Amino acid sequence: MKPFLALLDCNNFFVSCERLFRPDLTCRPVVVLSSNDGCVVSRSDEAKALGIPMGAPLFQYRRFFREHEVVQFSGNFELYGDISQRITRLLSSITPQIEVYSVDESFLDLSQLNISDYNAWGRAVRGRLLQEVGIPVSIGLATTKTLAKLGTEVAKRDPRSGGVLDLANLSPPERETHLARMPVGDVWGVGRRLSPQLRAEGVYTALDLSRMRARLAQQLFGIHGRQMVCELNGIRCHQLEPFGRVRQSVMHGRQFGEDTSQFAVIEAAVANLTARAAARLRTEQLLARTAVVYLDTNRHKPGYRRLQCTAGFDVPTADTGIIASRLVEALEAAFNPHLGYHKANVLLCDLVSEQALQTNLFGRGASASAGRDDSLSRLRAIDTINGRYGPRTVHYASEDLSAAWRPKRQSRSPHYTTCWEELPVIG
DNA sequence: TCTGGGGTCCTAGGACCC
DNA sequence: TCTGGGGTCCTAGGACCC
Repeated sequence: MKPFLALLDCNNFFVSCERLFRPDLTCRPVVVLSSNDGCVVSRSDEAKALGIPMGAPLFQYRRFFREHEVVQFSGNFELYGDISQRITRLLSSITPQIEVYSVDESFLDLSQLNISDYNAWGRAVRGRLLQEVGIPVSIGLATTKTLAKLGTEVAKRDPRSGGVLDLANLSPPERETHLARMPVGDVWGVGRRLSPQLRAEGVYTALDLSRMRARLAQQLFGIHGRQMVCELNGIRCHQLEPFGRVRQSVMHGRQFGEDTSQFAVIEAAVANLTARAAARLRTEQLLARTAVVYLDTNRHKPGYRRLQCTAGFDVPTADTGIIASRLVEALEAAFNPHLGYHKANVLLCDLVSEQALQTNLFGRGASASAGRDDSLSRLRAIDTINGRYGPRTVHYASEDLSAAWRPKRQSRSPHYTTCWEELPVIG
């Protein structure tokens, strides 16, 4: 049978990006930390072999890292995003039928390509990515997304695969062997809650799950359960989405460098988070009808609280000033100065495209729409300046009320590819 | 002292209507 | 006055993904 699609997954992506500019770190244990240097989000094979789990909190592992000479990096997400785009460009030259699923994974539709040997094709793509971008990948080929994910996992774990596995080209017993070796918790769509529930039903492996009756799976685990069983049996439930999904929301959030009860600090954080989220809306030519700000205390401490304020806009907007002032105003009314706040999130949702907003009960009048255009062109000018001269070249004064909320990034690598001042120097 | 950030989708429950 | 069923919409919370 022909595989309809391929999943291409970068190995230890963030670590691989750091190693691009630090070849001396090959074969050494390396980890990349989340923002605020909180916990481990990417591990080299050597770090995995030391038993460092995903999500390991830095404060618990500091000594361990020192003792085992683990090299740590603060997340340099600008760098990873840039490398990700290079990979997407290369893949798009192979086929335009590509779904960028995440920063380090893409699905490719193979049905329009003329391929005689799928394994050889996979190895060639893998070789090109290694040669032209420098990132090692694993490739799974199959008839459904869930099986392609499974193939990628096997390809990653089994060195004999050469980083490529075509499940569609295997005999049924061979395929079942791979499914039988995959713990059910590793199946795409089975998380930490579903996994014990499945085991309680006697379902321990991907093979067990594939043999479950679809109706029973739906009764027990909802529509997702049914889809997983079908996909494991080669019945496609999740189509490839080459144009990406229509965005539903934009969220921007940060843990503070230290907990705070001061409103000015929080106001600065909200202004900054709103500026980033609204700028993202503008680059995608979207406007928001609703904005929400969440203010959380530390959820790892007793008495965890969440404050939530919503602002609605009769005229959808991507104007940082309008959104931020409404959110700050709402927050001020609900603010409790006796709590220590740990984190803020700004969510922009109920999105509409700029073009779709041709007529509106409130925006139709000449003055109102002229006002909107003015505001948009002013903000676009700011975006252009910041794009050319660096982020925050022009920004709102309220963002500067305090810098106390800014996260820590003590071990960040340079912005090698996105900032002139930080280009790597050879010599 | 210190445990990420950014998303999507589904479901349950309440309000409301016919 | 009391009764039931069904539908929709909204929201909050949970589960999953990377």
